[in-house]
Amino acid sequence: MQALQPDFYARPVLEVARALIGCTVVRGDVAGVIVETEAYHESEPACHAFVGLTPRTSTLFGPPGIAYVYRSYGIHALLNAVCEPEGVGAAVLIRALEPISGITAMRRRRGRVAERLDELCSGPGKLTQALGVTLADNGGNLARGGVQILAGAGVSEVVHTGPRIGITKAVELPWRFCLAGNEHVSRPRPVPLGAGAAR
DNA sequence: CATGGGATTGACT
DNA sequence: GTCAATCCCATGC
Repeated sequence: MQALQPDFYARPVLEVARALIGCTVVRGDVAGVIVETEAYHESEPACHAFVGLTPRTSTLFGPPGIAYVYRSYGIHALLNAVCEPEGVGAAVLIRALEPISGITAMRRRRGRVAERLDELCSGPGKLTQALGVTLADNGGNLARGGVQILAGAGVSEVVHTGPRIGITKAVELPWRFCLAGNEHVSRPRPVPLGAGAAR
């Protein structure tokens, strides 16, 4: 498989968030297929870039195809792919992976030797821990750096959209994308349209 | 320089 | 269901 080049990311962030479903994140000998993403754009207040260019957001405003990694809640590192042309602050948050290789190493890094496979990377903080992604990866090139994203084979399955998770602003935007029915997405699972009508 | 708030997770009631 | 852990950094004095 081929690493995605900067031009892949240099387009509307919502397009990229959808297109990244089914692609593969690789770091060293561990890898997983992306099954859940969220889009963030400088035009809406949930995005870190909303406040403008600061030391923290400089990566977001930089060229596309770069990793934006930041610390969340003082504990977790969260992995994003910077999108849109340089000068526009936008990124796709990688929220969940389906592990495909290096699963033993993932469990070892997670400190949970017997953790269920569908719990191993089912959250943005969990997958960075499993892959060994740290703040040192911030600013790395996703086409040739330590963390890379490879092109997917093309996703034929349904991708659900829904509201983003864990934010307090712009909660109404349906900018979360999940591979339908996949067991490795984070909670809460998106509700398929038309389901749960009866009560 | 002091403060406050998270794009979360896991443990516990 | 509730809640603490923990640190970067934006903001305000």
